Amino acid sequence: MELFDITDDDIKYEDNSYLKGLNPEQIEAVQCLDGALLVLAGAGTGKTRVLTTRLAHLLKSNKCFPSQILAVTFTNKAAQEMKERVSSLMGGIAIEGWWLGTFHSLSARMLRQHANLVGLSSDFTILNSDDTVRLLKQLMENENIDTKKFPPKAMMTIIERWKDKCKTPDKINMNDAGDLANGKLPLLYRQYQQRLKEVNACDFGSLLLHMIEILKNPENKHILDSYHNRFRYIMVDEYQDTNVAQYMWLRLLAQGAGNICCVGDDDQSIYGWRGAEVGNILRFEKDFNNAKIIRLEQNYRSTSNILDAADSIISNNNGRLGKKLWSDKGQGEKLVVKSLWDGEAEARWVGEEIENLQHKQISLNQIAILVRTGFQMREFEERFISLGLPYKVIGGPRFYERAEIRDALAYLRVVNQPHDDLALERIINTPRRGIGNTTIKTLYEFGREKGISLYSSIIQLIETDELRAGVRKTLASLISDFDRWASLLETESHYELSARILDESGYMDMWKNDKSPDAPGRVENLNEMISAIAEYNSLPEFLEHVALVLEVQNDKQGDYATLMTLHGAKGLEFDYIFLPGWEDGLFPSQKSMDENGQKGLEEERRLAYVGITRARKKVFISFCSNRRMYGSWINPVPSRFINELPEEYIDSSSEIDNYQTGRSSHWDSSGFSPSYKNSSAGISVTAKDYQKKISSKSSHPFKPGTKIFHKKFGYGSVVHVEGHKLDIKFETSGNKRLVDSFVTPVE
DNA sequence: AGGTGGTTGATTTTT
DNA sequence: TCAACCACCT
Repeated sequence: MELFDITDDDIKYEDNSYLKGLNPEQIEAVQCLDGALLVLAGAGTGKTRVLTTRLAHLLKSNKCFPSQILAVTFTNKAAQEMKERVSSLMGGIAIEGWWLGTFHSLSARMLRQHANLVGLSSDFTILNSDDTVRLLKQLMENENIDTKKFPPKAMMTIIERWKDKCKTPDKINMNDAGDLANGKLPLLYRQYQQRLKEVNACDFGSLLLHMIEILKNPENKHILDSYHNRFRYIMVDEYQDTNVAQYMWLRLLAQGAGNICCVGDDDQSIYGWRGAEVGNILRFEKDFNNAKIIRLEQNYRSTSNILDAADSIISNNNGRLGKKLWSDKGQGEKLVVKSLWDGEAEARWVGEEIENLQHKQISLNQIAILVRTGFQMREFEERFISLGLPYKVIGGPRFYERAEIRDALAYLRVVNQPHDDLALERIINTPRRGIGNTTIKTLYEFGREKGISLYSSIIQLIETDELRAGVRKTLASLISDFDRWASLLETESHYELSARILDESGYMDMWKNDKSPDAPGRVENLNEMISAIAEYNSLPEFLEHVALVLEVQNDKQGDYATLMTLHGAKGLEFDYIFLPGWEDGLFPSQKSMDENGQKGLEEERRLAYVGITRARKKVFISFCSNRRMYGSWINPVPSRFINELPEEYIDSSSEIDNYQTGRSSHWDSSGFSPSYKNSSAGISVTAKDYQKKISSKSSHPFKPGTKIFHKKFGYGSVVHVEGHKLDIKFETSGNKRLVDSFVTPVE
């Protein structure tokens, strides 16, 4: 046994210059190659650096071939980044043959080789949530379940959570589902799994579950052995985000050589709601024999005020592995905690503070606003637009999730694999061809009876009089189109063919002729997709990547403040961080607490911890006494997390009066003390000042009725003028109040 | 087949 | 409040 045989390795080779600049704990983590190791890496402690250096070290010390390394990440972006950083550490040489990727892509790669063992063929399609929900909906309708009372999407989420927990249909108890879907959810789950096999498809959860099933089966011991032989060293990033299925998957593979290194931070586990189990990281020592834990506690990002403030919040959580970050960057600035009247005032305040920072020559790229929920973004966007403050929103709908892209992909999927029923069903009547529900139902019934695909059913039924002549003709021509496109796969380049398909199918024309305002954007997206296809070697290769690697970079060049959710900010850092909306019910979120009790609250608290530790230099926290939620006004209480911040880390010049009054215990009860209300008066003075400031500018050409254009909202006309503020009715974006300087008059 | 009005219900998001 | 979805109407 050569466990923890560090010093020997150390001497074996000379070129360890890549270790320079690492601290002792980091070096220990890099050099501890054998056995089970958990690197507990706090925020900003150089986690990625350790991980990549460790990989380089592994390769340079000739412990194994690249092909014997399994490196797992959560996102494709992280995998890509790791690939680049390791190869640059290795002197710019690309590492060939190692198994680097997400749990899902790695598992898919394995499963393609053993698909027959779970009743699939190796060219199975990978479904995204869109497809799975539609599939489930069909099954629910079959069972006469009210899809209004039980939305298929919500039902699918429950099934996904089961899958995260490694619960296959046979492990579901009737009472696991309560009376959901009339108590039929377990049955639906079973049917759903069955349907997946019938259509030769796999959802994300199944990619892992099928592999687990294969590896666990004693009959397949040779397969497990071969993986054990192959993977001598396993590394896992973001271990705190693994779910039970991922854990099982890892366990099975790690039982071989036993060299597994997991990196993570229990305090940054914020994805419990989608199945992540903090327990995995908390149990690490028990799960893996002779496991070693190394803590990285020196933080290279933030000042000590920021770290200590974050620490005093997170230490209210139970069940932590425990660690205390420190920094040699000095105390730095204190945190600002600001009380404001409402969301509008909050956005105004943040805008002003950002402008102050700009005056100090601070780049907007170093500023981020992190919100708890998406709806908070609107007020900031509106404010930034009227200030003319450049910003970008991170997150939001992903490129490959857009309807037009999903449709286009469905066409390509059918060409690639005609028996992809779900894809064919998606576009069989898009654009409209007069093929309605009745026809599709007939086709499906026929197909199910004969045990054949939708495509085959069409081919057979158009030879009969089962369908009306018009429909028959349409279907026949559609089939001949698909056949023709498939045959062109041999002779035409795959991206030319893709363009041709969208063209000849009439799909592209459908959007070109559509006069809704978002149609041109969709055409643009489709063209963008076609150019993306050109970057892959073949159509199947492209489709595989699209199923698993759903990234499209949104790197706006230039100077922008960043607006995103707290979840989106994990792993990022900025000099200045704004954390608005710290109000009980919003943050921590009421729903989280209601649904998951103490566990939910602790996850929210970790979110607060993540938020604060994003900052290098300064944190601005704010809360409002009035917030509009779902149309009505509520009077929230300041977040309990604010009470968890010791005063010594807080800038006392920030709203001292109401703030300190507020900190007394009656903040915890509903309503506000009189002194607290006074604070809002103070704020509205600021607001008035601001209005005065802008209305002292020179006069402008706007009056009610003036037709105008705005960069973001498009065309509209002025309804009302109040100084330099204009109320404008936009043709497509509704009514907005804007400052005149961002609006141009048009004829 | 396409538009409209009325109802509903509303975190966080990756693969 | 407001957007999304569906049922119903033309």
